[in-house]
Amino acid sequence: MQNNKVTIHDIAKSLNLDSSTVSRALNDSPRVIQKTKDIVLAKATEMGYQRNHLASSLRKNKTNTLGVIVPRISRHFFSSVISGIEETAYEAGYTVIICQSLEQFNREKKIVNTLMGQRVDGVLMSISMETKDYKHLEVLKKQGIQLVFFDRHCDIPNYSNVLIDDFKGGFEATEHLILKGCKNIAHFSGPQNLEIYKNRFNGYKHALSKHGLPFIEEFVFPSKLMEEDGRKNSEKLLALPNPIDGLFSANDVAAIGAMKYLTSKGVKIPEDIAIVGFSNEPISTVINPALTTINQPGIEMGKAATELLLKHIAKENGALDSQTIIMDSNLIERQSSKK
Amino acid sequence: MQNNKVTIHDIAKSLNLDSSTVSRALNDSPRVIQKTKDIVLAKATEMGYQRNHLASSLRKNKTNTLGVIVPRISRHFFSSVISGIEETAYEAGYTVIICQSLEQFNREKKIVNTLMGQRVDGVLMSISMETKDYKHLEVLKKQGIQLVFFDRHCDIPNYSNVLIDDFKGGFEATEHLILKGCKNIAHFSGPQNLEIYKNRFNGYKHALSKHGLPFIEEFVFPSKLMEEDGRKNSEKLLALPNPIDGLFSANDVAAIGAMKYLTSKGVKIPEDIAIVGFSNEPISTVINPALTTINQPGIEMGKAATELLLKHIAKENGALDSQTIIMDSNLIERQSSKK
DNA sequence: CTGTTAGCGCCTTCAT
DNA sequence: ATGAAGGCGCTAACAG
Repeated sequence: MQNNKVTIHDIAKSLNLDSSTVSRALNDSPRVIQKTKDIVLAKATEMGYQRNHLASSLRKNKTNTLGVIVPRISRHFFSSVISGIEETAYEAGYTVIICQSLEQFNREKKIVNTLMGQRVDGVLMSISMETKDYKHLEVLKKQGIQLVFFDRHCDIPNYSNVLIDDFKGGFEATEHLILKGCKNIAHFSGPQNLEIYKNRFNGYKHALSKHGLPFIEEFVFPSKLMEEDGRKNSEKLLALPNPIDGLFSANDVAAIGAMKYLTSKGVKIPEDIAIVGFSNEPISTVINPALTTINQPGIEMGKAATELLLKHIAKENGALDSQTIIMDSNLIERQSSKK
Repeated sequence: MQNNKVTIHDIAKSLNLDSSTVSRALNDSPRVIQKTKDIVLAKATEMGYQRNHLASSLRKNKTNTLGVIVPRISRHFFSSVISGIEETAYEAGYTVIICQSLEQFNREKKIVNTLMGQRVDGVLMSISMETKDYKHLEVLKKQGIQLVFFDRHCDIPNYSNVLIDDFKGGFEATEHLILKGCKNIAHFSGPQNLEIYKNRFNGYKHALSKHGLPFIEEFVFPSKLMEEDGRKNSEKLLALPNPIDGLFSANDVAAIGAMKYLTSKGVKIPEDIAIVGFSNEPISTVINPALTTINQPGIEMGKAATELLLKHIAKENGALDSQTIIMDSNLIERQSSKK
């Protein structure tokens, strides 16, 4: 293996130029005549030159690299967001490093350190469920690395957030069920230390009260984003004295577990129990059109968050104020209930 | 924003040491006494030092970074593979840069260039469907960057591959249907320029012949990994003179389209038509237990491919022979057909 | 055991 | 319009 490392010096030598001229030519600087640029470019291609980003970044103190931290890449919502991030970043000449926290605080801390070591220019993150301490994030800011949160709200001051309107989503999900004629609507909630699940829950309560339905504590089942929760909760749900006719699940995984269990018990969806779930996995809805979903615009969120981050990076010294962008979710009903 | 860039020189100065000693201490070199190491480490932490990987990589001519190229990150199979890659890479002290080709040859070329610019130590890739020309990959080798293919076979000589035994999978899928009593088994095939789909198709044919069933050309429907294909093919399938009672789909997306269409036409699955599909999306099988799947071990594949790549990197000059690792898929039946 | 020196490849003043 | 020189932060010879 012959390490074919062509440098600007090699090009310079073979053209009887100085490396600085070559550098300028390759960077399309106005301080080099067009003819020279052409010659340099041709030679560079001929020799198979590849700019060494390490050296360039080191010198410029700018890597044109963004770090992305998500809980799990395999969750469809997050991979959609990443697609959006990548696209916007790519267009702006940035490379993206993707990391998974696996919802573990310790991994998150380590990742932040790694990204700092890599000297990323900015970080986009969806904070892990375990994270309650934010010291590791303050270090980032100290190092001058911009940080934007997406999907999961983080209320440390002076950071930008790009979020989905979960209250509205929860409200619309519940109202949809009410308008379909449901009277006893259960709720599978998510971890209440996360804003998004709190907000969905509040949307649920608000819809009930707006339509004059009572809020019944027993209709609320906590869930930890596991299918198992969906099954167990459904079991309890069927055992309730009042028969449930509607269900709003704040997370799709529990909704899937619920559908599986309920169907196996002969419950017809949506005839007997109509279900609306926040959805990250479009596949689930493709396969089972009976599940109405609150759809989350992952790609758009990724783009919005990246644009915002890039603005922060550009104004690094101009101190761009932190801001919060709220994106709309939308309810998708594929198969209408007969109610 | 105060750029808190602490360097080894800063540490050295504040301790009246030389930067090289600090460097050695931070790298836990045996050439520094333990006491000095302790002092340096303490000071580094105190000052909030973060090693600059750019400088280190530039100097060592090694980035400890791997590039990964997949067609789409949102396909569950690929995100599983990536999880496996990340885990193994992480343990070995490597960072991973993930890129999506979106099945586009031009994007793939660009990505390869970007990764070369980033001076990754190695690349793991699943080649795009469009790619038929491999010049961009030969450049990698010329630069001394190791390359390992996974999932999608690439038959340029001297590269390692980590693959799934698609012939076996296709065979087992078809044999499963035969043993269930199916006599007229259709096949939704994938793009035949990709080895994996050719092999699945061959497995299908081999199972038929082994069990004395005729191979019927009309039972084979080409598909391009789109749901739409699954629907259209199903329509044609129902119009066949011989009634089909089994279907082996080489890709899950078409299988999903098929299930959707067939169910909407009142066809019972698996009673009327039993279906087995190669599956990348576990969710689909969770929701619809009627679909028997050939499951692909994504995480394991990612780990295996990464281990192999790291071996190649370690022996860069020792010239490790290229090799092919074949991983087993496994058939998962969740709901038994009544046949 | 620690210090000195040099240079990885690039960019950027400053000079010509 | 180009050249010369220095340095980004780190490591690896080679001293001592």
